[in-house]
Amino acid sequence: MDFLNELNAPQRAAAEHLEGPMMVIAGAGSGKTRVLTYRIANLMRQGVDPFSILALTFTNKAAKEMKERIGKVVGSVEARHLMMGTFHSIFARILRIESDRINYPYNFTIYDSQDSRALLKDIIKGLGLDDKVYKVASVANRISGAKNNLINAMGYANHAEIQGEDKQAGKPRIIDVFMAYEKRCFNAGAMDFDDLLYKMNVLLRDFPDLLNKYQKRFKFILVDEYQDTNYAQYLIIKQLAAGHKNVCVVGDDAQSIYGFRGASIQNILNFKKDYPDTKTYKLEQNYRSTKIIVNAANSVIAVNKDQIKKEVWTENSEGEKIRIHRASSDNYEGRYVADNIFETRGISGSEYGDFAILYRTNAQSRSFEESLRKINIPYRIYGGQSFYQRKEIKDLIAYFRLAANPRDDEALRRIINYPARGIGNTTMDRLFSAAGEKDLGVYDLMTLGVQPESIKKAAWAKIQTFTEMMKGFSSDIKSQTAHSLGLRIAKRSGIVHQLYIDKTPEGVARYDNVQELLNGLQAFSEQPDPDDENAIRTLSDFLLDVALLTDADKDDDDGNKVSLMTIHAAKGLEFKHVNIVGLEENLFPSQRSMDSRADMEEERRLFYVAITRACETCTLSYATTRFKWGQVHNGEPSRFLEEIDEQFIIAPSGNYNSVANFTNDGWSSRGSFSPKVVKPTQTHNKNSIRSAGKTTLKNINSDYKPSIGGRNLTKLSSSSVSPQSPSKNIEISNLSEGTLVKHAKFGKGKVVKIEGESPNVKATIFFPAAGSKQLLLKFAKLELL
DNA sequence: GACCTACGGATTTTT
DNA sequence: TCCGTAGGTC
Repeated sequence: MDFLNELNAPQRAAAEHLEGPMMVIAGAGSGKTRVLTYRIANLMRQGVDPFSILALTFTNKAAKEMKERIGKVVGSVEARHLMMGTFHSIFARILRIESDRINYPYNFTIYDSQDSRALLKDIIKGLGLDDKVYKVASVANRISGAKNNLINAMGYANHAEIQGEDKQAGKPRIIDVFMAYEKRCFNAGAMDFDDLLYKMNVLLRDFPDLLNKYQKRFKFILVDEYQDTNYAQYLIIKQLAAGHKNVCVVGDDAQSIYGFRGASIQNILNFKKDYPDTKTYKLEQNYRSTKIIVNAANSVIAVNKDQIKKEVWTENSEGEKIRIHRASSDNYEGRYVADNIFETRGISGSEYGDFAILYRTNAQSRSFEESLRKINIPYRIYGGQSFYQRKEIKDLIAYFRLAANPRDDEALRRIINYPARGIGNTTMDRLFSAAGEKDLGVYDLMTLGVQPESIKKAAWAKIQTFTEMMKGFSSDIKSQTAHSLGLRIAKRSGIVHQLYIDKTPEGVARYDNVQELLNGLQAFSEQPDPDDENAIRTLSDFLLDVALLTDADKDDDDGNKVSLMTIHAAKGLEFKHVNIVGLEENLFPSQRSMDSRADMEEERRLFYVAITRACETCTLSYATTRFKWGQVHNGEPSRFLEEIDEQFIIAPSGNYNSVANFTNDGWSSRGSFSPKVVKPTQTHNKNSIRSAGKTTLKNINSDYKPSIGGRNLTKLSSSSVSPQSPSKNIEISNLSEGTLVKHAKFGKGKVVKIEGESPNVKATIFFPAAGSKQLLLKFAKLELL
């Protein structure tokens, strides 16, 4: 059977496109991944060598899934040769191969944002700048923004406009920080995320033979999520495609949500200028969501001025209206959402894995975690502190990094005294400045064996012991597999022991995490190398991947759990039931977006992305009071709620304000927002617990049982359906189409359809107050009227 | 150098 | 609230 038959006409036209530039403007849920997948499969079927196809995706996981799908169509052996991954991971690979051109070591280190911030902090301090003026985050953004526009430190210094801006902002010395940062990274043999794109551009710009080499190699280039590419990424594509112009970009301007990272819709809008003979394909039929969801999302995005006109539509069923819930606090919002998930699962027969809770900021996850835990709903949080960001994991990885790249000073700083070996801050400062004076890397100084005057004899002896240990690791980096050397490092360094003796719950968790990392290493070592099937997979191979992995890339373990994540992280995903939470002014839309129309429009696109993740139901909620920095703040419902066409919203009067007023506690949704502090709460910070001694901490943890007790279960089952407490069943024979019934929660309704066999008879019932529901009769709380 | 305590600042969003 | 850190004591 021809796989292309599975596509609709525009999808198929796009997938069958062979040579020349093309652009696919793909509405949400319109099957763009499918088109990309089948186009690649089709190219291969036409005889294109997979080795010459470059496909850039947004996450590694997306790449992996696409590869698997292509493998199913054309054979997995062939598919393996496709060059597919994120911009960062693909170009990190290439940079490694070509590292000598730019005087970087083969095993260069990749600094993640934590690493680069730590380095910046150190530099700011070293330059004697006021860290309240030169805040790490803002300096980091400034530098990152420059690099994404291909401006290095030198360019930054000579850029009149930039210099003017910095002076205006009272931070004229950012350039000094940038200079030092660039130098320190280079000396450490390290690149940050932005460097991976910047240096790739340098390779293509300064080395015509390399440009030629990669232009010849990548005869077909495909870019997913093109609306989220920045200038550095744009230029790489442009250079690589300059010869053959076989470039295919897929994107949706309505879903551009990474402006803060330098992404520009202009890349989409300008594509036709760069490639005048571009063929454009528009995918407008949505296969994912109900009519209500598609149309509600359309009504929201229509408010934006900047956009490419398109008409997203669907043949799917009408579906349920969007519910809006007002909660009196963030905690009640959590409860509501957890209850809602519990009930919807009971009613619709969906699984926990079909649900998602989407929020604007990671900090919002707390109340949902608590509520879900209380009623024993399994969940998984994506983002926030990812596995690879945890301290114990980063510590061990720092050992790996130093073993692979001895010039990596940041790694050295992290582990020289962890586990504690008596090399304190004073010694460390002296060591770093001695190295600086002699213009040596710190590790070079250590291996020289010449004791600097400033360092005491006892301290120097400890340093020597550490150095000898690291030498032992480094010398085996090429000859041993990632797993065997990794295991040895974990043991010899003392990390495993250190964590093993810590029997607090946190300590046990950390021990388990290290164990998991080692298991991951084993799995990694056993996979074949993508570039050379006979090579062993070393620690430095592992490191190349690890800095670029995100939570989204982690394999789903046991699956069936409610997903909690930011809307950004939900990009590209879909769920049957979506809860979008925290719809309050200054939270979503974020406070920082209030000043400019462009930022506000990006927030609105973010809301659009959130709604369009939903297949069947979409539920919105907000809280009128919210804890922020230990204090209660009042909030006002988000403007986005008003922007949804009211015909798609459930509310007795067709307007969410009525919902708000329903609970009449004197609160009015139109009331003005007062940022005033309602109640200054007594601070009881973690330090006071910590300082009360370890026993306290221990007791708190051992006494805590995630039991059902925290939440009054009887109360729950009285208001919801649950298999444990079925309501008095009504006789099925009493029901027929048109029967009037009353539901405990949804109120009066009328039976529309009855289907299925006993005991699994399902009834579709229309409730004027809650929309149409499918209920499993054995669980439903129904009364005959 | 290790451990303790008190204080102030932080929340966008991510490769 | 939570986290990192400056500054103190042993």
